[in-house]
Amino acid sequence: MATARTGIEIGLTAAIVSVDGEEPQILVAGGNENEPPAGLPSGPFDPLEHHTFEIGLRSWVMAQTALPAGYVEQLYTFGDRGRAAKVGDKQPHVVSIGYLALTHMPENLSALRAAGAGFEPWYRFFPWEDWRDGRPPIIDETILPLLSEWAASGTRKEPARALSRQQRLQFSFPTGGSPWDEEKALDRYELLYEAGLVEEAQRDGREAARTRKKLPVLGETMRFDHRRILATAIARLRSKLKYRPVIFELMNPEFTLTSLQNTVEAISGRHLHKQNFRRLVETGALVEPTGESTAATGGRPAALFRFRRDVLQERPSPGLRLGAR
Amino acid sequence: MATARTGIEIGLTAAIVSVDGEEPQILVAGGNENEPPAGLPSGPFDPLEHHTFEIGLRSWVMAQTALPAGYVEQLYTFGDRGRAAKVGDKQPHVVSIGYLALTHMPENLSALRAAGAGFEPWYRFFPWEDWRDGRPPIIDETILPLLSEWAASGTRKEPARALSRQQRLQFSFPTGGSPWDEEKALDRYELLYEAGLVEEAQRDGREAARTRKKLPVLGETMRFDHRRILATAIARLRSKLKYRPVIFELMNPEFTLTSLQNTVEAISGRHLHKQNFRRLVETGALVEPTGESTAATGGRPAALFRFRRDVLQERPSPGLRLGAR
DNA sequence: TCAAAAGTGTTATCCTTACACCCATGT
DNA sequence: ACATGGGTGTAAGGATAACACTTTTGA
Repeated sequence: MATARTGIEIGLTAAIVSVDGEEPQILVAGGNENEPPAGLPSGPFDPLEHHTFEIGLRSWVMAQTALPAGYVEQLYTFGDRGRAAKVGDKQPHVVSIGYLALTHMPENLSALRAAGAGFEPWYRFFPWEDWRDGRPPIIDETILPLLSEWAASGTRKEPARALSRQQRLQFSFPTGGSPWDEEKALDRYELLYEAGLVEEAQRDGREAARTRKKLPVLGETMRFDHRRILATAIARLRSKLKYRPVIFELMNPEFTLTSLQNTVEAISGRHLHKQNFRRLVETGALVEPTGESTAATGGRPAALFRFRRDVLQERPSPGLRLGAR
Repeated sequence: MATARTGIEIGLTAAIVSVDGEEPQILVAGGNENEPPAGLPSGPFDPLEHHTFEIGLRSWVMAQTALPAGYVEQLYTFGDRGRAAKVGDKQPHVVSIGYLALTHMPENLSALRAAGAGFEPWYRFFPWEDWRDGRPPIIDETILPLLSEWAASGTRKEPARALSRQQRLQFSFPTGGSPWDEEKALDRYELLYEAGLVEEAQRDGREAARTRKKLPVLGETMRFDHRRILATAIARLRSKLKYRPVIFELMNPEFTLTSLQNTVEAISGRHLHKQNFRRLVETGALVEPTGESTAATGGRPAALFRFRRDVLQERPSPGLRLGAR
């Protein structure tokens, strides 16, 4: 049944997220200053050296960024993209396991820089995902025209069970009355990839040579499937926020409610209603006042809070069930 | 940096779920009648033969069960359990990618039987997960005494960030006022494994030989890490029900509201309030009446409904947001 | 006529959303 | 005093949870 197989290598790749003020940041490593595309910290899994994936991942991250990874969770395993395996390949087939990690910004970035790594605002890679200042112009100016064309050109030949291109477009980039769903970040990236509108699609050879044309720049690109892993991380984090208190992994031990709101807004890419956010946090009993306050924010001094670790046992799903707005 | 690595093999494993009347069923394959433990359909991923994981998975499932897999989603990639890799190993290190698949019962089970496969009620493997007839006695009679002992014996030597054993016990198997959370099926299995209370833990050599003792039977066991994958599938399905209309993958195209409710109850392992369930479904506009009705249920004939596929585009997360009860 | 299952009606309560206004500090 | 951000009160509307009763069939 099974013939001789080409070798398989497992790549462990980490999307390490942090928030600096109002910007969500992603840790990029390994690329030199003048050598785009950027990449995420990653390395092969070696079962002899690393007893578990997570140990392997942490050791690669430490080696490439001199930073401990903190909270870590597995996202997804990708095996179906990039160069396909052929008989006689010398290179092993690479499968990547993507991870999400959360840290707070280190005080001192010099060790990071020495290791050739650094943080970059994640919306550089996904400019259409940041709705904090309203609907991003790139959507109507560039993305929707191109995707509409793509959808119109493929209304036949779809397999029965799959949604049509039109439907998938409407699902990921809703127009008309339907609301934007910030959790669909991965669906949107996948759609752009399938439509051949991101550089990675051409690089992977998905678009036949004759179809290739000058692409508009839809966000900065990344090496291999790293941008796909980042999109997965964003989608997962945006969704997980709402039912697990993961946001606190991104905060300092003590924080003001406004900085907490800013962090949530940075991650989810949209505005929240101040009073409602506060009530949500306080009635959810996720947080307790330390009694201290800080005048460092300008204006009236803000009360400091800390995360109540007890909630983990009290309630089934203690997250920030963000509503509309 | 990297030394010669042992070979790696990727195993694709499917938890194929169906509901028969009131029982959730899991497809087991490959074990002969008199040869427990049962196993899930699975096989190695061959990048030359299968272009994607999903294609590979579907072909293994077809070969071992003569059944098309239907809706498929990746669950998790496990690499850290079972026999650890050692230098000089002849066998490759096996990493398993677990999948969840949903189908409805085939009309005719003979092809399945001929392929050596069959459905089994999933609560045989997890008797503590079925709360439809109240709190399962095995919890108070067997599980909690053993877990309490385990928790009491390990209150020191925990790493700082990890929850203590007591806390994890309270989290997974809440006592006192805290409500049972049916979505924590995986956490519960993992806890039992770590406590050395399921057969797999001893088989994997987690418990030192001197500690081994006669175990109580905590559910039927499965081969390799298959029961862990099933626990992952149950947890994922129970949670996904609530925000995506996956339940309809388990239904016939036309169904009564009671059979829909029975299916949801079977999966989530608890009772639901009839009127509230109906309002949820109808106001959620997940379903539309066909106009027909069936007298096949005994008693008053029931109106038939079908799933409204349009909801997928109308609302961000159209699931059955089940409340209490 | 009775068992069995389908299918309402109604209310109290809580949660969500959206208003707009007041408070404490530094300059 | 005024700019800057911090921090409420409160009311309308909708969703939820819980109550028990009526309807339609087959035996």
